[in-house]
Amino acid sequence: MDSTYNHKNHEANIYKLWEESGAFNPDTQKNVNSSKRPFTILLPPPNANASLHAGHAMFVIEDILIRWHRMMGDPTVWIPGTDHAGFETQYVYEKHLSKAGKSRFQFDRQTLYNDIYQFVQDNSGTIFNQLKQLGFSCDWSRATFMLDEKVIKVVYDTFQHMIDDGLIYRDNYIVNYSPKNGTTFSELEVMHVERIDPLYYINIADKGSHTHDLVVATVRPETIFYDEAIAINPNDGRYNDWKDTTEVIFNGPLGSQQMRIIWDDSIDMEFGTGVMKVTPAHDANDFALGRKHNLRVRPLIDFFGKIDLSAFSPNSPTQTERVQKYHGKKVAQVRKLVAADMSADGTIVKVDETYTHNVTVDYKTGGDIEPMVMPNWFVKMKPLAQKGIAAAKNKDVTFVPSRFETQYYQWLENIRDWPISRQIVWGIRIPVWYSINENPHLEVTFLDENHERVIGRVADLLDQYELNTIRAGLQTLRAPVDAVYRVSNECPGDDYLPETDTFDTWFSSGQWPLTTLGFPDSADFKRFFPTQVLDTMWDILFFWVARMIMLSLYRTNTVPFETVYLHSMVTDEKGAKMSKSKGNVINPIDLTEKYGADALRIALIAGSAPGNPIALSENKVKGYRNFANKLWNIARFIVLLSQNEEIRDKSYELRKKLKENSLPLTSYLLPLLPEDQQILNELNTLIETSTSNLEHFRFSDYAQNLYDFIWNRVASDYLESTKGREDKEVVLAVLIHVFSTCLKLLHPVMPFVTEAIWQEWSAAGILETEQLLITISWPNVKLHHQ
RNA sequence: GGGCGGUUAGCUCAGUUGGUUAGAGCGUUACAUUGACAUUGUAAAGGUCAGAGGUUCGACUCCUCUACCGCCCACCA
Repeated sequence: MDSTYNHKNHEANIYKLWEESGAFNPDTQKNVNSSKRPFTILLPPPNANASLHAGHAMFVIEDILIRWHRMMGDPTVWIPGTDHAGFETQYVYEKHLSKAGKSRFQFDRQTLYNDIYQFVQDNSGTIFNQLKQLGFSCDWSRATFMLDEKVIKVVYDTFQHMIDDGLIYRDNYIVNYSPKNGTTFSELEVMHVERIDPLYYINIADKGSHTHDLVVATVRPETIFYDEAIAINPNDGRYNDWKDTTEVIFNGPLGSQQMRIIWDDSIDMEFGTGVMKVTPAHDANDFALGRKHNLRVRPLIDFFGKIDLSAFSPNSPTQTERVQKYHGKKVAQVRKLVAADMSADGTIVKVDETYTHNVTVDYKTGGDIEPMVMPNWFVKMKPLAQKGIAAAKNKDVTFVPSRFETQYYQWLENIRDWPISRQIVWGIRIPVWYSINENPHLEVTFLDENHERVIGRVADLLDQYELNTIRAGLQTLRAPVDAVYRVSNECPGDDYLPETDTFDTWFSSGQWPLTTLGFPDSADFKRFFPTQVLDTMWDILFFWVARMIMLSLYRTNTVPFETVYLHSMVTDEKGAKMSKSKGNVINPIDLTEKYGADALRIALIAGSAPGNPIALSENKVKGYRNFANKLWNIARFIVLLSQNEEIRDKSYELRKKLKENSLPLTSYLLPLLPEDQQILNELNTLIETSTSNLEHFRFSDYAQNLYDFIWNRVASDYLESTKGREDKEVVLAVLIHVFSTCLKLLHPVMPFVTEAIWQEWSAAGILETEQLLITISWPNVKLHHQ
């Protein structure tokens, strides 16, 4: 045995030994007690083409639980998988495309999908190898990919059930649309950022005989073309004398336009002048106001973020000129043009250049969100949320730490319907088809035989193109909200075109427990569902955890897991969030290679509380590398002691008694000194506290107690105290008993070094078992009970 | 605007239902050490547990308020 533990000489070999022993699979797990209830965890699937970051390393929590339960003889399985990560992956791929000077618009839907599939294939595999480097004992034979057949089958089946139950609907509803990325986002996927923009005061109507002009304050003068109304709070005394007027004629940039006056007490009297312009097609509040007051919804901005005035019919040459000036230009540009024009003719009476407000951007690229009214697929969430709330109130599912339960309720109680359609290719296509004969208003974008993009109504295009050409080159299809559709996995007939939207990635990952385990009738599903623990970071509590709970309840009436453990966010040593731009990203694989996986694992656990950040520093990992070496040397000391055959043989009998008998041992069984008796008693306490800490998800205490006991009590105190003793066989017996128990208790968090020592001991003839430590029985407390 | 956390040693943080002298790692200082380990050992310094008030025999722990930091949700035409 070398005097220093070098993880590089052991980790890869040991991982191989574990895999070959069948320990990771409950069907081949050596110590399994089939009569016990299985213990199951599903690994939150990383993106298939991702590589490991510090957050993934926190899944060590799961490995600790898995290894502990496996040692207890439970049929134990930790099922890994990877996510297709819809938009995120497509975004990465598009960046890749644009580096090559290409764009997604040059490809038909199927080709683009195939290319991304290949891209993901080429870049996947890394993450699993990295998880193995950390020692994660997943059952790789059960790995699932989010686009596997079995996943799609379940997702389609759920969709069909939801249709049958009336939970799915299509609506022309205002959604968060990103012109930059060409897709819709749910409310969880957008953020609000503060920005300074000019606030324009536009005089809509002179006061005439009234007390006040009607002046609106807005940051969006460009939508004025299709503004339908101006709104005033009925309690606003300043405008009482306007109450008899139902509409005004505004002399706008495109000439005179009619605007209704509506009265609504949602209007903030404090803001601006208390008069607001209403744009039902491009603002969520205005849309709601419009529905309430029956206003027209006239879209003004197209899918590319450009002003679209093609529906406007000019009635004079001046107007035509004006329309041409604005039409087809980007929103930001038109805003400046309109503002300049209205300032020039005095319509804009004031500009506040320092107005600070929040604008909506998408979470990934920070691009502006344009609220748009477009047909989308929605899921009615109220009924699902009610089940989710009831399950938590009933403690069918509990949260660690419990404060997240409050957040969970808050979100579910205020839940909104879920727009599940995304206008991207990379994902599971919504299994819907439209007949071109039944739906004359279908619009398509496709590539013709010459790879030219064609946009238009199918009905009009059929004179010029074969339907097959359209189908083959199809990029996107837009069906009116009232289109007749058929739900089917396969194309239902010759005159059908497919829906081109895909499901929100969370719609499929929200069914992860069902899809991985093979709902509804596979053996694994019957055996392992519901699972026991779901461990993830708190940032996807709503995105993922809550939805898994709701969707599992919907399909099975059972929660998918009993405990939700929300682990720490890993930060840098100063407690700052890691980010590429700050340059403070710590790569867990680097640390693993330098100091060993065990050191990293325990560094992530010790001193962390669930839901709170954990600061990771190289020094901390280094400190625990020293601990691994300490373990190694305690083991080495014992090996050296046992090399005296006489001592070893004598100690053998004593050890048997130690193992077989309860404490306190009487002296006729074993001639123990008080310090022997004491360390043995303390060991029993340690077994109890370690087990209890794991039962209560107190991982930090679990790790630190062991660290403290082994380093201070075993090494510094007990071991030092024995150095002058003559009765070496007793010392050896006690040391082997105590330290081997410590190795078992420590194995879940530091699996490699403990297993490496186990092997060394086996070679040195100290152990009577051939069994690997990974499937050794978890220690029990043996005490005389008074 | 609504909600949730945090504030404990120089730094990063634990502290399970209120119970003797408040803990760890790193850092600092001094000393020691050629036989398990320098990836070591021994010892020391260092805290009015953010502030104020309250409940209690007893409060880092429970309650109220204040200050600062952070997060989540909603959202400002």
